Amino acid sequence: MAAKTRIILADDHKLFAAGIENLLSREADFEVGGVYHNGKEALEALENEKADLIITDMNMPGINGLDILQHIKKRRWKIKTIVLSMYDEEAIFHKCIRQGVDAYILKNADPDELIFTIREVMEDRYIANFEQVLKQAEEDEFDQYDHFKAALKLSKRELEILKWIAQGKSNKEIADGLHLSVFTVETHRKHLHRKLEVSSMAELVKKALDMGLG
Amino acid sequence: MAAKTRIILADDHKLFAAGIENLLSREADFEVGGVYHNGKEALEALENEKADLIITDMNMPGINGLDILQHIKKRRWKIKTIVLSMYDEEAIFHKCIRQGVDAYILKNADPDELIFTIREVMEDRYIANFEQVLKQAEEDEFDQYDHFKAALKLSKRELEILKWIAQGKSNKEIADGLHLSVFTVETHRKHLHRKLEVSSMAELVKKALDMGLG
DNA sequence: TGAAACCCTAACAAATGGTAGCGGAGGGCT
DNA sequence: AGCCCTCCGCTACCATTTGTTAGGGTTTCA
Repeated sequence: MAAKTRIILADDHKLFAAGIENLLSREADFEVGGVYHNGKEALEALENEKADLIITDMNMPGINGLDILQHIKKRRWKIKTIVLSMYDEEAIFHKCIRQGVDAYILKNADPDELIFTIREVMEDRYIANFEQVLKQAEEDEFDQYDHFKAALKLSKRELEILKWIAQGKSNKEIADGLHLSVFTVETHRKHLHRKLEVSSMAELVKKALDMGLG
Repeated sequence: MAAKTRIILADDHKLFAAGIENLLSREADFEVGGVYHNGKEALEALENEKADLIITDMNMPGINGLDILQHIKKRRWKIKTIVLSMYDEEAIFHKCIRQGVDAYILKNADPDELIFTIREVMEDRYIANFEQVLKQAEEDEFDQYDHFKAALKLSKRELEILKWIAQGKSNKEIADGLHLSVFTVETHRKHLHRKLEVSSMAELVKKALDMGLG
């Protein structure tokens, strides 16, 4: 029987790291050699322990995933590398490719996909495929701004007034701040009431905060 | 033996979700009822399945964690809520508090902390980071979190009045609702202004929402 | 046509300054 | 124990000023 694949994990999100560790250690042919929560510790581990593969997060404080890739490339270590990233950005992906990453996986990938990819990488069969990643990204980013739907009904000026109201300003203060007449601010406020279906300042403030203003 | 805590997970990062699921299902008193990778599915699950707790990611495409909290609050469901967030930002934290979240945990928290918090929440012992934030506030010279301290300075009655104000009630409505004179409500409001160092209803409402009322 | 700015009024609500009685909690004195 | 005193929360009231709300308008510009 072949030796187990010895894996090092690096991710500053401890919960995430612990989760992945669990996931991997259920596989008979994998063995988690260590879990590290920052780039520095991970690099030290690479110096001292022997491992077949490092799975690293892209975004870590201090030394990040890209730094780790660079380090490994510079020393011509034979260790395989898989980068986990939250971001479906082509620029980041290409940077990793340039640093010789073996696979680039999004954090919203299927667990099975990670397991599968690890085995593929270990067998030298994996070619990082950006098109797949891109397609997934497009589907996911569809209409992310649900709570701005209400805001779309408001005009630019009304939105602006709403922001001031949410900051606790009076009509007079808003009028002075925006160089408007108090009457104008009153009118906008009236329209805000109508459009947002409220009838008091308190509700207006709550709506505004719900919409992410203030 | 007590029934298991039935937990629903919502996180678009499938890897992360699977990891947490693993983590939780190793605990004898937890039972993962479902794992969903977007807000829509999670909400559907909440409609159809009975669960004691939902652990949701803050950032999801479409319906996000905040939307889920809002939904639950609107329907007055008794289900407990824990938000997992990547961001250690006061604004996001407060938004969750306003929507009545039971706990707010960062993704780089220790796995043990999550487990511990779940049990605390289920026992009604956890108030979202309230004590931690308080402790921080004491250490903080600039009193960033003085609205939490402020709550402690308020009397029972004042807190009650503040809740009504945050719900958009007028002095008259509050007076009728609590069988008080309008004058009394005015006095309480006056004291609230003094204690919370504000001078308008809008600011009062914001403070109230920051404190988790409303 | 609709957004934006401006104007007006009447009614209402809130903000802010007072005053003041009642009752419970706590400290101190005899 | 008993009594006094004070503090404070809660209640209630009043007058004045300021702000908000909900109607009704007009003009300008794209």
